[in-house]
Amino acid sequence: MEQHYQPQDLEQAVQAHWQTQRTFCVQQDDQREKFYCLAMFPYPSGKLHMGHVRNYTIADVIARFQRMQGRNVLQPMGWDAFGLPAENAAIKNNVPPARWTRENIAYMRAQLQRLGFAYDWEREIATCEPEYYRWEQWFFTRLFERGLAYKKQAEVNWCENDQTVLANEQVVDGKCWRCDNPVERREIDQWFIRITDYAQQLLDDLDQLEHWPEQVRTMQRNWIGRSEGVELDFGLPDNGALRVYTTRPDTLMGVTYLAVAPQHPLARAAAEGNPELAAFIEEQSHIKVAEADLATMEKRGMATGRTARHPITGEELPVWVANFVLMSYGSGAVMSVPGHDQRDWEFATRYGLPIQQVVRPADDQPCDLDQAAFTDKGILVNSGEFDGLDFAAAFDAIADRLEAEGKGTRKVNFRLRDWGVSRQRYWGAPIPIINCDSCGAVPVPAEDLPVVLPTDVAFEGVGSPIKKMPEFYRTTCPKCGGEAERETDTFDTFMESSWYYARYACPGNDRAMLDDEAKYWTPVDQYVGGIEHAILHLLYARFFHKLLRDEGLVDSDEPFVRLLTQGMVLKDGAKMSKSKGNTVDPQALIDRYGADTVRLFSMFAAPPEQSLEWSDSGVEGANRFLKRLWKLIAGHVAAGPAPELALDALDDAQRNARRKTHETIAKVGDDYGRRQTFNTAIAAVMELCNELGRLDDSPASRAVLDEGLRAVVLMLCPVVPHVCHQLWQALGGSGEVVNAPWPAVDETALTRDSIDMAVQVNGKLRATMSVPADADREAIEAAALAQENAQRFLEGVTVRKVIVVPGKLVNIVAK
RNA sequence: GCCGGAGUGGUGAAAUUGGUAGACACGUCGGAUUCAAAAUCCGAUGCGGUAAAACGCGUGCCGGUUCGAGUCCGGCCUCCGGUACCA
Repeated sequence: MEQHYQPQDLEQAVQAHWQTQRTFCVQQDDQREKFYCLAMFPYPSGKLHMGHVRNYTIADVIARFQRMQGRNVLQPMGWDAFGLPAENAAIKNNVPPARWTRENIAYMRAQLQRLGFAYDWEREIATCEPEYYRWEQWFFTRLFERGLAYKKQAEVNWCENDQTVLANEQVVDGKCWRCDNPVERREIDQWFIRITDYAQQLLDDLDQLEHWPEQVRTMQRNWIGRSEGVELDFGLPDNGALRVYTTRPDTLMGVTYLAVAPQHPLARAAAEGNPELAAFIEEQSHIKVAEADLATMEKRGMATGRTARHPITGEELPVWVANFVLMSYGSGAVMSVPGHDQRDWEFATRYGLPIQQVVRPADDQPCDLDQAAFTDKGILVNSGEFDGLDFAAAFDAIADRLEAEGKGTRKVNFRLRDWGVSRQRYWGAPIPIINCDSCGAVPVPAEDLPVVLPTDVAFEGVGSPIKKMPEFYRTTCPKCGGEAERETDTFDTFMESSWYYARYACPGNDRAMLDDEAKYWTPVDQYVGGIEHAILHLLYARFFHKLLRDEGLVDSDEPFVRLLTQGMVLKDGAKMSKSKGNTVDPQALIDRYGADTVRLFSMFAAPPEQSLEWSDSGVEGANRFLKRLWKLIAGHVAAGPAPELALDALDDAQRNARRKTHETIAKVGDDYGRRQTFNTAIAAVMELCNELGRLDDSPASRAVLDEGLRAVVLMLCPVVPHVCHQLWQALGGSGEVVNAPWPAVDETALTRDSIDMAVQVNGKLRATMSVPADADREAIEAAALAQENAQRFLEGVTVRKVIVVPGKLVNIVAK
């Protein structure tokens, strides 16, 4: 064995060995329990950043640990290869998106391989390959046929100067990021998938996800936003109706005006003879299509001059246009109750609209509607026949009345909106629809799939090249054979990332989207990815899994059994970014210290769910630990084979070291498996190494050390697999460490003769003492009271009670 | 704005079910080794206090529950993630 740790040659040799042995290639095996471990696949942006390294190391540690538990572990890797950055790069560097993406993939694949991740590379997927998106296209045509995909008008950010649609991130301060032109909202035809049909299931099934972080489930629950309320109509003079939804029908008698979105048909109609209103509406069209912008802008409105009739009182109420009412949510109109809704209160106060109290606090506390709205539920007042009712009774009475008169119905509503999947972009999977003048939207027949995205395109400036390519879009209608045009929009890239986890099970199948292998491997047992995906990606993937299930392609309800959401990697307290100039290139670290050091630091510096503060000296420390470990084992091996362990012949120091070994095995197994706190697992192994290093060189100590070092190598193997491969051989371990089972805890080694306990007086630590492990309560209490320093604090006071927490502490309560 | 998190020594963090706050590292200081340095090894290290102890204070801020609160509850502050076309 080499005297010094030399990671570069060692790591590359071990990686070559794994590759030739196909160590991580797996197949269905009904003899063993399967374990599917998956990290969110990367967008091939160019090269790996520290966030990737951390993400993939976490998943790799879990995968390798599960392998040591005897499971048949699948860990695949691939590329989320469609998306906006490829187009931006194409414009900037004049490189076709396909080539840029392909080159990035090649570079990043090599980097992942250099980090030694235990991937089955034979299952690699890139979503920009027709062999992949073909099945997505096919599945979309199935959804179309099942009535789950439909077309409707929806708003986008439009740049008139560039003649293109802008993503929200491309709109900066209301202007196009490229040309500074103010954006406009514009309505265009887009494809939607009916995720709202599955809203209740998506909500209910969150309860099944007991191994997901509670915060993610809460976020999804709030995002779906189920509410129970009433949908009701306010009559319009032309016999039409303004339909609104409210969760507070108990406040119906306090409605003093109505508000509609600037895009509402009523607002547009009113604007026709009203230039001032038309100007106001036009002004509101220059706000970007993002909830955060809408919700933080100044809330403004203007009267339309129209009125609507209250469904119960028949009173004529003014209809206003308000810029905070969303056309895309609900019916684009709301009833306003300024007495009991804070936003309505502010609006009414600003524009001098009447404020009417119809609810009073149930506990008779005063409330002053001149100061703020009273938004709690309470008792009805000024509501005629409904006076005196509480929230629940008023809800029912008013809902009953509206239903009886045909003016409203009880309704469950969701905040969740249908999933818009159309993108007016080039670098995505073409939407497999043909638009025919006589037949309408016709899905591309399965035998004509895939609709291949042309990659030999001139990508000059903004705008999708396929929209200017007749050879792409000119076609014939599959139904009537007449001239027709293809959709030139492409899919939202969340489509590809919503089912890739299942395709890894059967990546080469060219006859079906998914097969029995997918049923074997799904659901994913452990999913690892950034917290930033807590809502959108994870909700779409959950939805898609249910769609796949209902098509008979998978047989579970949920795609990801257990979820780990990792925190970000920071430097100097800020997210690493090129613009801040605080990036750390993992490649430079690998070149300098080797992959194991980088992996070890990433896992040691913080628990996976927290953000990780980058530290160059911390990396140095991780490297130092590996060098020390190498030296410790090299020294042990150089002293010749260790004698057999003779348990009866151990002295106290040897017994303590051996107890530490087995305590550590138990703790580290728990940290890896249940707690997933890899930092504390590593700290525990370091502690064990420190203790083992203090043993003398007697034969009995060498036997204890040998047992301890083997355990150390096995325990560290998931984190630093290359060096452990070599150290295992040096220690004479049987087989390869990658196939070794997790070490067993010897319960008899864990027993203790005595226990250290804390002695408190009135909750303050005053002494510590050692008591026999089998001491009873009375003996512990007596020993605590006898402590000299405890006595000092008991002078002149009376002991009221003594609390004994077995194995931990004694608290003497005295006054 | 709304939804979800986080805040502990000089730094990253630990404290798993309400039970000894600061494990394990980094850094710093002191020592050994060295012609010298690097590397390595040993020791000290929350703040105040003391010759050394004792002791006092201390987990973003204010309050509460409890024998006991970093942990639970109420109210704030700051930062971070998401907010439906960044992925």
